[in-house]
Amino acid sequence: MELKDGILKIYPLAETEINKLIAIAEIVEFPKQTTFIAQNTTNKYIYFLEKGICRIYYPKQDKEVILDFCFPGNIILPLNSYVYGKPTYEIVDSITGCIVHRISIIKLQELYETSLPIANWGRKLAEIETIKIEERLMQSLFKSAAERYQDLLTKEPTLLQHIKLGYIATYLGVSQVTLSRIRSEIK
Amino acid sequence: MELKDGILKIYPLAETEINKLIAIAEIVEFPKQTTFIAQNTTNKYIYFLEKGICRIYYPKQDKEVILDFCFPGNIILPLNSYVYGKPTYEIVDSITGCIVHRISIIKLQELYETSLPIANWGRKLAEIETIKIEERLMQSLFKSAAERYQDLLTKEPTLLQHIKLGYIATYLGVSQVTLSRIRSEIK
DNA sequence: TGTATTTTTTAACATTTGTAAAAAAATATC
DNA sequence: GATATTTTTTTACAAATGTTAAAAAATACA
Repeated sequence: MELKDGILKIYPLAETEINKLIAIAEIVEFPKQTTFIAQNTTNKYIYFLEKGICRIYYPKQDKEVILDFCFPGNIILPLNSYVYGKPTYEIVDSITGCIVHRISIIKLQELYETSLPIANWGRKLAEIETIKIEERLMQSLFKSAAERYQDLLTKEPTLLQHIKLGYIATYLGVSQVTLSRIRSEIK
Repeated sequence: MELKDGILKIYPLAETEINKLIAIAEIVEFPKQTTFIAQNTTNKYIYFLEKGICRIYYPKQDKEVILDFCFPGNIILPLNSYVYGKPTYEIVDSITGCIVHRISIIKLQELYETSLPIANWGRKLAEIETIKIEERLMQSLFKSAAERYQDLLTKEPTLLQHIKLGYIATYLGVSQVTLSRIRSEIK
């Protein structure tokens, strides 16, 4: 998905406003397994994923817990940096090669202070993000790992071609052995 | 906490802008155990809690799972109604008697479309809500029920005086028996 | 104060999930 | 294509949590 369509998916904007946003974005490519949001660093950018798959994760003891996978069309917000200008907890890296557009947080905030439509775009961006995270929370509270596994595959049928099961297990919040058991029961 | 302070806690606003928000709010009182956000209804208001304790929950089979407790100074957003004008999943009711200020969503959105500071206030409101829900998600992914129980008590020491343990167990995502075991180990 | 009701804890047992290690399968590399 | 490496599944066992039911404690209320 192209940047312009990604912007319009959030909130309708006139051409002149879209161009203000595009003007503060720059395109970047990452090879696979590149960390582009590091832990405990204050990030200067938010990212629009045009192509590829990324994972957002967090180290837990000697393991990694995956918070989310990102697919083309998603916007990746290093939340604590974006909202409070502070270091982020989460790490983001590319699973496959990726094409992203990075948007300067500082320049974006200048637009928020000067443009009413863009301030409302930013409001919608945050609101949609809230709904997404709430859905993620609801899933983990109300659905079993088996259901969530099936939901994930329905939503992203190509997932298994790119992501190893160990990753998916941490995303589902179970051990890899349990995920294996789930898979063997489904077949 | 008073409405004005609650508004300013989100994002700094000039007196004239604050007054626009206060003008679309009305004060309401609920006795304890009153449902004021019902499931599968499209809500017209968001709520600022001045006094009392509420719970946000969701029915699961024959049980209830509590998503969150609300304390004075919190803003309660029926998310799906607020963002998409659709029915909400969650139910909100008062645990104690409550004094709330309800703000019309439609009138608020009119202000978003006309006032730049208020649009940015609304942006911050959503951003802060996102951070809150993310923290809740992180807690449930990374901390044990025992740790979360202790965290909750540290944050809200008076909780046990108002909320029965069965409620707290569903909030922590464990059975009441497990919570009893946790409590007996702490002592 | 005494009784009824609600809430919390305890007990016994079944089920689920995790851990560690080995086997099997799939993938990568030369 | 053969070998090495990585990933996935399987097994056996231990630990944690859930369920049901009963006992104990706390609270409400007449």
